[in-house]
Amino acid sequence: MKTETLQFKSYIEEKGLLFTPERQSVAEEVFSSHDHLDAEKVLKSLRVRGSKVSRATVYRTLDLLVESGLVEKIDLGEDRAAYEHIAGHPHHDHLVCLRCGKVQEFEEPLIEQLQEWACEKASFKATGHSLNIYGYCENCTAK
Amino acid sequence: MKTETLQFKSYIEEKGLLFTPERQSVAEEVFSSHDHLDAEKVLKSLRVRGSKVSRATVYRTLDLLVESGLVEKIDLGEDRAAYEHIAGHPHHDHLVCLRCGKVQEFEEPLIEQLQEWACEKASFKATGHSLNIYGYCENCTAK
DNA sequence: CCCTCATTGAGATTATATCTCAATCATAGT
DNA sequence: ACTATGATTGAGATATAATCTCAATGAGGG
Ligand SMILES: [Mn+2]
Ligand SMILES: [Mn+2]
Ligand SMILES: [Zn+2]
Ligand SMILES: [Zn+2]
Repeated sequence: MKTETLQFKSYIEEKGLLFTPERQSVAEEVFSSHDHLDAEKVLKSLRVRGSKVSRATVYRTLDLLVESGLVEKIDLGEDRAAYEHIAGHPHHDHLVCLRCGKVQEFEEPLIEQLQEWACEKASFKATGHSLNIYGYCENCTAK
Repeated sequence: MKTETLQFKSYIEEKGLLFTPERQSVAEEVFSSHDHLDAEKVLKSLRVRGSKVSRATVYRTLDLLVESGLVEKIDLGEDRAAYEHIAGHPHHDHLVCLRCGKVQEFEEPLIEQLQEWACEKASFKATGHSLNIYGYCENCTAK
């Protein structure tokens, strides 16, 4: 079993919950790629794989994964929420192409630093943030 | 008539559309405060004021206001979209309190600058962005 | 006055996400 | 092994924002 799946198993069991086959399936699906997944995509992939987890359980397990700190829920300004797992993936923000939908990632540590400043100035205690830049990717600009 | 309403009137008419009483009402409502309004709030305020604009028209007019460049649609990570008018309101980003819902505004020109850099590096042509910091406001941290 | 097309409103519809609840399952205690 | 307890699941109902449909109305040009 993958490291991350095992970590999730630990989290679940430490909480006194059960590490069920359904939860394992969803976790494995989420940990299987670095794509930005949404609940429906996860459900569909599981179905294709022959797993018969229900929609409700997918949503519930995604919540647990986020709670565990192994997965992040991100809002890309699209109609549905996206999820990405964190291991081997330092914090980053997103460039969202309004034409083809491509999502690129970028890191800008100084921006993070300045955000902390802004919070201090406002006596605001931050727990997270969302920075999306919308526009057109290189490919789409060419046209 | 307020300057901004007149600008909207011009935009509408230049597009060959009609500046109807309904559109005027919605515009006046949006321009009447610097709050972050959502469609339902606008609708409710109009109803209180005795105006009988339909929900569909509120949504449609908000779209037109955004198109005109006089109003910005913002996603604060809440369940509904917010709108704020731009005149006399330099660009800013938002601190969203997860407890009381308060939304504070902040400006950090250097962040804007760094965003442009990030886009250049990625050959990405930006048209807009959304930066929300989530956490707890001064008031709510105290508790 | 007529024609055309924009506009509107009521309600239907879509789509994401959450909720409900009965059936099932795991586990600990006896 | 039996039972009681509580966790888990799935199917479908529900909530909610936003969009869509379409018939009726209205404005403006010729
Ligand atoms: Mn990402
Ligand atoms: Mn604002
Ligand atoms: Zn693109
Ligand atoms: Zn607060």
